[in-house]
Amino acid sequence: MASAKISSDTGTLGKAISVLDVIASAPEPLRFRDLANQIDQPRGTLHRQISNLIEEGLLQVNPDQSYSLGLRLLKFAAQSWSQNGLREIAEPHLRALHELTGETVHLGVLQGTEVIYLDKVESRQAVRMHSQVGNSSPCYCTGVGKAGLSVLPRDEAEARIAQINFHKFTETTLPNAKALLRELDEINRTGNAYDREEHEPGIHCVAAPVFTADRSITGGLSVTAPCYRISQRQLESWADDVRATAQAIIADLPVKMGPRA
Amino acid sequence: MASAKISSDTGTLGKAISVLDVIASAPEPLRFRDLANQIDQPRGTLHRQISNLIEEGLLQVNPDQSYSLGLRLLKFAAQSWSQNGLREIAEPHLRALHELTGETVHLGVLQGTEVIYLDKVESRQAVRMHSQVGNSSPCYCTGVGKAGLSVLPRDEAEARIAQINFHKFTETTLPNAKALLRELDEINRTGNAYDREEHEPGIHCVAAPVFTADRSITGGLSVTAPCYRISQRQLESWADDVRATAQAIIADLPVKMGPRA
DNA sequence: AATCAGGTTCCATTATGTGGAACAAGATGG
DNA sequence: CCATCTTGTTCCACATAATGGAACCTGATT
Repeated sequence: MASAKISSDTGTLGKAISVLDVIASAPEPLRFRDLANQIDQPRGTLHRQISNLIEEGLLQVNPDQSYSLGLRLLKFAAQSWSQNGLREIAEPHLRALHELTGETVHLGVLQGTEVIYLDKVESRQAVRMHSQVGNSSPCYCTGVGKAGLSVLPRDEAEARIAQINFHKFTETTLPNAKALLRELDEINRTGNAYDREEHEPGIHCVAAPVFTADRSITGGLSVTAPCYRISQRQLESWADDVRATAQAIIADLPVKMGPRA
Repeated sequence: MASAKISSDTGTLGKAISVLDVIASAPEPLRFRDLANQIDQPRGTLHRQISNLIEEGLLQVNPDQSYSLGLRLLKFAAQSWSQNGLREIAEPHLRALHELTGETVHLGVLQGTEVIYLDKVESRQAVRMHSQVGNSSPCYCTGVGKAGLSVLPRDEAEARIAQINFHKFTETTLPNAKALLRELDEINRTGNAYDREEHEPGIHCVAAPVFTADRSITGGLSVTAPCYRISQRQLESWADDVRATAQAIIADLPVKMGPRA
């Protein structure tokens, strides 16, 4: 992965954001030099971009001259989250589903080819809840992702799938567009999507699509569990409940659904 | 509040972000027209800025043509949060302080003239934890804010205070820079900051500063409680514990502290 | 002391964003 | 039912703002 894709037609803004993106996806703090390597821009230019981002509070310099995302992003995100109507409406339903199954329940939406998790309900209080909210995963190897894809118009789904770079996380990860499309058909028939250890070994889930009437928001919810505790059969037994919960959420959405309630 | 302050010297980026800011701080969804009113820009220009923001996933259009913050911000924020070293280091200490007092414990840092909350530990599990993280409050009427200000170099503190627009939230809200500076002196002497119902009636707190050696990060932690349950005297009895916790966190910070551990 | 890599500043050039005006599409109302 | 207003979108000549090369710091390293 040499250099970050620079969104071609959003000009200056796109370049700035792609700097953020590089920093966000780096596993460890990046210094100026590291950035310069990953982003194909002259040193001077990059330096100014960074300065601007810092001035705006979107980026922070650490004493050791490495960079991290700025706290202003946290502030924005808190607002984005609390204003999100889907999350708000879904919450009681997620709780109910968790009560029923005793396993972790996720709510996520498609953003391009990624799933972004909006909420999570799990038993073990020890695990910090917010740790997961806002995280993202590829759409082709998660239940929520495949559920979200399945309710897109076929051409839209294909367009997105064309952008996917299929990485084989596990033995069972779907290897290509063809396999994925086949599964989307299956999901459309049954109304349920499964992740059979396709993203992480030992973890599987059953999901169902959640979407607005106009498909401007598509995603899904899932019940996730470790294989050692919950069998495939047991998982399948929740399929109807998951679907019912998804339907209940959809029914609660205002006709003209917006991210704010 | 007619129009949003546009950061003058970050050019295009600044303008784009100020659009986000307007949307973020609006209590209800804004339509194109509302934005055009609040942002002093020609319609055409604004329209393109919005389009770019949408394309970058920083903004979303709702079916009813109102706008909300995009989910990509959530993703960025999740990373920003999980990479934040201060939060990570502070967490066990916050828990311990919560165990001791039984009341809500906050950790926040100064960002300009605002406090941004990084973490929160509270008893009532019913309240969603992440609801508060990332929220912000003015620095002049919160314990954490005043604590953070108190450890800034005097001239820096004064510079920031000069930017404050003192709004009288309650009877006891500090009315002006002079009063605030006087209190900062007091905090420097005692090592503890108080919010005596200065932000919300019926809520008070005791706080202590947390900061890096070079003061590049300053903030504080606080124990917050409703007045009806916890007396001023009781609050004061925790002052030493709060200070000790703050010291413990500072001691745990790497010498070259960066937001990442 | 000399060299080098990392980081920052400057400024002429040019690409990019700007904003006025024209256009489209609903509302409103006379 | 047509006229008019209000809201939202597109276009393009122009000016501003981003660009990137080069010069310049600074502190390691030899």
